[in-house]
Amino acid sequence: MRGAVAPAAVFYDHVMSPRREPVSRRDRPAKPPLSRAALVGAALRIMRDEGLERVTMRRLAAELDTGPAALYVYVRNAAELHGALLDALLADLPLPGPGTPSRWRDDLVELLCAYTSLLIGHPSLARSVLLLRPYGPNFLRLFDTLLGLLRAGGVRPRPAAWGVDLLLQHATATAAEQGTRSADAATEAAEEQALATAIAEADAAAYPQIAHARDELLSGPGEERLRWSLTAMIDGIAGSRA
Amino acid sequence: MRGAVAPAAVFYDHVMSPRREPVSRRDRPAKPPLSRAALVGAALRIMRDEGLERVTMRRLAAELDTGPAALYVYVRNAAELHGALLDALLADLPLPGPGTPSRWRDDLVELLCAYTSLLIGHPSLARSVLLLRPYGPNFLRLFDTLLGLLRAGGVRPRPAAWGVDLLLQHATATAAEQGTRSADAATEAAEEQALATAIAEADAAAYPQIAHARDELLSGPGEERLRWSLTAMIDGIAGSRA
DNA sequence: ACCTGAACACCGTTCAAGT
DNA sequence: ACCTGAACACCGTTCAAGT
Repeated sequence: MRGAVAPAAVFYDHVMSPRREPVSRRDRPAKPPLSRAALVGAALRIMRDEGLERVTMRRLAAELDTGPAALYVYVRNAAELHGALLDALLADLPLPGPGTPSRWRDDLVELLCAYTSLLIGHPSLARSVLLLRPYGPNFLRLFDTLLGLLRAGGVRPRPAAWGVDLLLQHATATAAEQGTRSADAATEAAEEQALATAIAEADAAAYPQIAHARDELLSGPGEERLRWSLTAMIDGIAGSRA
Repeated sequence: MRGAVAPAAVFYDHVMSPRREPVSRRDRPAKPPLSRAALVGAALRIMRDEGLERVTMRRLAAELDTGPAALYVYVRNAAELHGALLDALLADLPLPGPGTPSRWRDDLVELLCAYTSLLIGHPSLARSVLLLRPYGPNFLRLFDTLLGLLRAGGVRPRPAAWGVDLLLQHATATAAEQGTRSADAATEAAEEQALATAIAEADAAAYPQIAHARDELLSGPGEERLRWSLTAMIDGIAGSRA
């Protein structure tokens, strides 16, 4: 299953990359040649080590020993680079094998959970992806697989297409919420607390429903909540008369 | 119903505002005194005229005839200002009256559509709110109302609480997708096209499910799709055994 | 308690000029 | 065709010093 994805990634790389032979001049410290793959690779390293917020065009250029302007040969803008990072990450997402059709529901939840955990490791990327329309080959493969699972569940094309969008949006948003929103952990905690405090102290007369559900409102996300959300959505999608 | 919200907004303003009497010195051009309300008001004007991307701390300070540092007396940071802008906007959201309990489903969809249209007028704010945990009084009132509608539908506190989060998240994301992501309309169109092209040209052998559902994948969002999504989610939430 | 001036530490993107 | 140098046009936030 994994094997099928790699060639697509290679193809994708060629889409934007200008052809360039790796000239081997052995009398130089051999600054490696620029390429879309080299860009994405370096960006991936910086993201893993320091988070996406440090992956700026300037920083990336410095890492590759060139000027920021040179990067625009390989990516249209910073957002496109983020899309490429997502796709690189998705190469590691294990897709379900053929499987029995009756397991479509569980397969769907598992795959979406796996996608979410992958992104939870990079919350700032998830936040960026939330504002993007990814279209890389690995993303398309994920999309295709999700569509197939809904189809296996007897869902017609329209609700399946709209449903996959819905499910991926929620999975991405869940990852985006996790982890440090701000660079500063203290600021982060304060922001998280603001809502908690507002809920905890909400006047029962002014906000009766909040008062009634107070305990559940503060029950954190976690995997249980994600699974619940995905299941509820899948039920709604599968039951759709559209 | 509207009347109940205004006092809360006033209260909210006082939470962070230092007390300050409006000194009336008539021998000066009368630079109006700073206050949280003045900040939010000016930010609202800039947002309406030029979009949220122009509402920077520096620009806002210039508008108020002061330095950027002065703003930090009234807001913790730029994100908190965005939260305040959302809450100011939500003051105009018409909430449903008591109504008959049997209408809870339609009321829910209507209210969420109204919330979405409000935000569609300010897509960049929606994008910012997506990364926020709003907690202003008008947002809490909306949350409270949504909780009440689910409760009227017989949904227990836990799925209701989790469900409202889900519904609001999708409504916000829908608004965030609308309109210009980039300042430049041409860049925007190109980005939108990238996914469309990828789907339209996706190899049927590599992506069979995408090929099968191709027409539906490109069917734009629009209100029909939003209503479908909301309905599907509500069905799933209401049917939850959690 | 608040405001000012000024700095710190950065951004994405473009463009003429070179090779 | 690509890379370089340099600029354009900005950011959020902090902090010492004033009032």
